[in-house]
Amino acid sequence: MHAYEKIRAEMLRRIASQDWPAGLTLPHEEQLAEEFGVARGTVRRAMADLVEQGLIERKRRAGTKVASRSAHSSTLTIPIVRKEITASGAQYGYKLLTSEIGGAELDPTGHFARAQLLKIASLHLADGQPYQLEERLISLEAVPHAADHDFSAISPNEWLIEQVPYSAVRTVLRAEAADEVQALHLKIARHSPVFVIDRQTRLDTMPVTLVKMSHRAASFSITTTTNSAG
Amino acid sequence: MHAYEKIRAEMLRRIASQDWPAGLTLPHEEQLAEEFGVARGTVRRAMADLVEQGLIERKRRAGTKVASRSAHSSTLTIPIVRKEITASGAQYGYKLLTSEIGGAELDPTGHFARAQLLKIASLHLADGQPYQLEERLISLEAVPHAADHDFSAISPNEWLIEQVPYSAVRTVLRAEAADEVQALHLKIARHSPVFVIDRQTRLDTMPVTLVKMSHRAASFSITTTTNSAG
DNA sequence: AAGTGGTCTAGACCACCGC
DNA sequence: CGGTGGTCTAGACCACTTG
Repeated sequence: MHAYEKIRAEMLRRIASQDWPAGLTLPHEEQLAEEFGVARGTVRRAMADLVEQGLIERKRRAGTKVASRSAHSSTLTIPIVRKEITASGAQYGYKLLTSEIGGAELDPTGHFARAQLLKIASLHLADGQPYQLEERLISLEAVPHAADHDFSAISPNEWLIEQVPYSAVRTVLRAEAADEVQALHLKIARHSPVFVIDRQTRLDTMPVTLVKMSHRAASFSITTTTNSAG
Repeated sequence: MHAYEKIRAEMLRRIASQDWPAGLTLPHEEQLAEEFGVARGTVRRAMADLVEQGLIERKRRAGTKVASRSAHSSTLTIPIVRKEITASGAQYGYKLLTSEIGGAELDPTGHFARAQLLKIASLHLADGQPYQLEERLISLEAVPHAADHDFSAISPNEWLIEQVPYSAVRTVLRAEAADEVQALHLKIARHSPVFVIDRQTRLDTMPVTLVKMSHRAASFSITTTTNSAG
């Protein structure tokens, strides 16, 4: 175990035991470095992890304070749908539903500013059963060669993730009552619960793609785990 | 803009432009340090961010490779429900529904091993309207003084988060059709979609609490953002 | 204005692991 | 075994921000 890990563990212990209660201002880096018998950089390395976990807050001049916990923060990982399905042991299937090219009228959200758009609907299947309905808009400004690509064999999900780097993603999760399109393709009754992931991807300031992924409710869950520092 | 930020941006550019395609082994730290005219530590600082974003993968002896992107990874933050409501400008309200003490029979999941349990149901309101139904089990082994606490004024959500440090959290998100309890308290029709967050919290290996938070579908969303390096 | 955290350096040594 | 990334040091200087 490295020095910074020991220091991090000890600081974690003090916070957990309320030895360092929420709101307390900690000793300076130099004081802690002296206490633990290490260089200042090693203390900084330990504290960096605690900052990332949201356990402490640091500000120049004001010092380092134990954060009052006001939220759980976790890492949420959404894998490529094909890998998600095969990882569960099921057979992966894919079907292109519709594909059309048009202008801003395809984009009800106004996320894209008057760009040429490619609109694709497709279905991902697990063991032949509908698993995820993918409704996607792709900016042909950001990804010009998408117009020439044949999405009947490879899903846009997979193709885009390999082709286009993104710099910022906005993800919204919600529960919805199935509309007609969702009910039809997911083979569920109208108004059944569906789990929806909306994602907007940008490259710098340019919108790249906007996707709505609908899952049959019972079949979908996301698991997150905080990275424990202990 | 600091040196490490410039370097990170330049490396990001090379990856984005496929100048450094996925799978490529990058030059060593020392070579990059020389190229950019900085110390090795500064290059490391830049690369740390890229590792965290999942854009590169590093292994001793094997070197640094551009990662082939296979998943989106985001930070998911679930705030205290009261803060979530007041942040939206609505008036926060809270109501204790039921509270009882019992044994393992209260725990259908088997998460708690034969501990004394406190079972609490409560409701969080936004502008007087039901917002979240909170159904919670608390281990009295982990939090003995919870039995003596009056939860009619302060929600267990808020009280626990201040009282008990946790070390690991498991979160599952899903869409459900409302059952009778959910329909009654959230004032929605049975089988309407509800957005459910299940959370299990442990302190080291000891289970602390298990909570099911149900939201009216239309009213709930979680937003995640990747920390952009650009 | 001063004290805090943040960046950066130049160097040493360590530890993992693929060749 | 050797080369890579990982840790650590002792120091300098910078920049933010609050008292």
